[in-house]
Amino acid sequence: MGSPEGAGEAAGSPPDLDPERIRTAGPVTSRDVARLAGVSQATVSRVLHGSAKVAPATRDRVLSVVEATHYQPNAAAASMRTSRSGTIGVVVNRITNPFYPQLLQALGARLEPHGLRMILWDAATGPGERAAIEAIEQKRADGLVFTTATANSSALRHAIERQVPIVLINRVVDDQPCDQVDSANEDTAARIARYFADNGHERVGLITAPTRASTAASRIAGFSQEVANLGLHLDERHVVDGDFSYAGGKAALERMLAAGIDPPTAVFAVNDHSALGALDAAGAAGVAVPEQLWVVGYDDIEMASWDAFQLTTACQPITEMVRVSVELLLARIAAPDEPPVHHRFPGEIVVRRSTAHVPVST
Amino acid sequence: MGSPEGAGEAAGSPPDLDPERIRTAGPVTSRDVARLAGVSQATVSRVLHGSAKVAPATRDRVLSVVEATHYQPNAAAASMRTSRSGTIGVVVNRITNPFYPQLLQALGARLEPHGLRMILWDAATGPGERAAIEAIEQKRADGLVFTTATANSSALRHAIERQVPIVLINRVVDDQPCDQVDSANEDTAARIARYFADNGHERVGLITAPTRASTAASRIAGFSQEVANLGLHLDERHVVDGDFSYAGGKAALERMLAAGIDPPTAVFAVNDHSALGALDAAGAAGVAVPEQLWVVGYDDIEMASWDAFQLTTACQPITEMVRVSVELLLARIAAPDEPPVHHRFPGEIVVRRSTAHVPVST
DNA sequence: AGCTCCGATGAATACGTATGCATACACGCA
DNA sequence: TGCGTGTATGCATACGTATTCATCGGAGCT
Repeated sequence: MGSPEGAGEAAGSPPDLDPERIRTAGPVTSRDVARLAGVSQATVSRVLHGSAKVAPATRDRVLSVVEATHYQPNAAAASMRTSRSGTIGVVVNRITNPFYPQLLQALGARLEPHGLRMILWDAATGPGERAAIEAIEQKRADGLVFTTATANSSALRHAIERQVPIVLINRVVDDQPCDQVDSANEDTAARIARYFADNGHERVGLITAPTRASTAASRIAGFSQEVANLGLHLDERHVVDGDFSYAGGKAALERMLAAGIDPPTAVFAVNDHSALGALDAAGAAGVAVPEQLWVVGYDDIEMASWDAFQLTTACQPITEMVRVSVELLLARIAAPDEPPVHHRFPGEIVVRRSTAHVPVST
Repeated sequence: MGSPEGAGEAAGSPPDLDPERIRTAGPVTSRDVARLAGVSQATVSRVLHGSAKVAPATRDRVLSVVEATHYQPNAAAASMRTSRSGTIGVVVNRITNPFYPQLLQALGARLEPHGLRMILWDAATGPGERAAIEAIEQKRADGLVFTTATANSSALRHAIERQVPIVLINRVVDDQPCDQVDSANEDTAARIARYFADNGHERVGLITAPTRASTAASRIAGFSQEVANLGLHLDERHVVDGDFSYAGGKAALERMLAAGIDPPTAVFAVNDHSALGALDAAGAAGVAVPEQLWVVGYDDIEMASWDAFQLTTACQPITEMVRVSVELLLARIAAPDEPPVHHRFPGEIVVRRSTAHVPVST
């Protein structure tokens, strides 16, 4: 109170928190906070990071100034010093595929507790993968999550060689050491083939997608091989690309039905989005599901469970997969030299109306 | 060629681009590039920004070193110098609502040509709005896009006061000066009421959503008022919350049908997601659409046009809205003091099977 | 030829933070 | 009283870039 306002009033006196005085030109810096709290900038930093012992009184003084000034640390400066951005880059392939929003929701929820943000790129509408790797090189992001995406670009290869922290979700790269999380696409697709065979189907169909996406490749391979093993008939005219999309799946089934040969009695689509299109195509063509045609998808997106579809599908444990992915990524960022890990989750077949509620036999 | 390798070989001699020599400890900086090109760091910066005249020979020399070293500027350092992050923050409310992926896709496509990235928050699964404003204060983002979201928080109020560059898409804040882009929600909802009346409907229903979202509030208000004007009957038991979701819409229509009074012959849902739920509820209850019940939604999401639904709905010009939003945001970032702009687009009613293909009268 | 002027470039600096190093102080013990 | 020990804090610095100011050299003009 009555203390003379000579410079350097150090210890106990409460800092002057008159809001009028606080208004500094431009944004508040840690130096401003230091000045107002009568400490050094270093101490402010220490208080905010708990990195070293600070006397409780000093600590409280600093914190009250921080609060009064609404001080927020400049991320660029912090990033420059620590070479960490607190940001993760995420690349999806076509965000309008309903599978991705579910994934992103889970991912965001998992990153948030770690104080991490998410930069999003859609490889379908721009240079997703390249942009993401560029962001890493510019130190805009600390790590990347690539989801079912395009082919293995040379950019990705380079990035992996340079030990960029990358986790691939639902995307397998055999020849490169890289953390990967996926589900048993091949095995589950094979089980779907067996499910068809067990229930008396002989002519089956397959709605594919570009095999650049490893999920497509695995599901196609697993289904096709098991179909062959079991002696089911899969005419090549009943193998049609569905482009992972509703419109693609719809067109695919239309083509199958128009092939001029006996149509399949059971169709597997490599993802739900295209399976739903196939369901609608069947409806439009007067083909009754499941009486005349079984349809099975993959992903268990929200719409698969809607009354209008009730689509039998393969469900991946997205939440768990995301949890593990985030763990792997953080570990990779902390220790780039550790050997990469490949984590595979089981898939589960959810039986619904599109396959007549006949359960899957073991 | 034969020039003695005395230090300071300035002009014409090609820089030593032997990859072995280029390997610097740690990442390449603009200083490394400068050294290898025999110029100053300032010149490298000038070349990369075209900010000042540089001799063509120098320019080429620098660029070839940039290419050879794969130099990428450190974003944190650049950001510190320019106080620009090259990043826009985007807040959605529940990304699994299919409306948002469409919006995000358009937004990403619009930002990319400007060299801008997108940080994404979902207000439904975390502190979206608060986190976004914090990101601005930490200079992680240059501007924000808020979409149909939660109530007008005090955080938003503060941010607007502090002239944070924010554009609201589909969200109206009357009492605050802030750039806003929306469509004629109220008017279009009123037109839907008239559409019902014109086609002989007398008992109508309304599937609402929390009025914290201004879209819900506007659509409810527009529809309700016009219903009153036209003398249609809207029983309070036929006004049920659908929570913007499929499950909510489904439950809402179920409640209407179970209300014990004559059911409505036409229902308006404030968004497609809940309208689709209502369609499925009708199907499950044996109520024929459109013969016994008309259903109209809002947003024209992808699923509305699917065969299984063929939902009549109000379509907003998302692409245009996003285009204008990005323009406004960039202008706002460049000139924070200009008066805010409110841009309203017309909505269009797309007639499909759920209203018997009876066109909308003018 | 001498002067001016302009174009091209280098040197220096500031942005705001985190942290290693030095220091000052208090306390305990001999 | 003097010294050692440990704790709390300040000083100084580096991170990598964009930009201002100064400098240097050459060309053009009289």
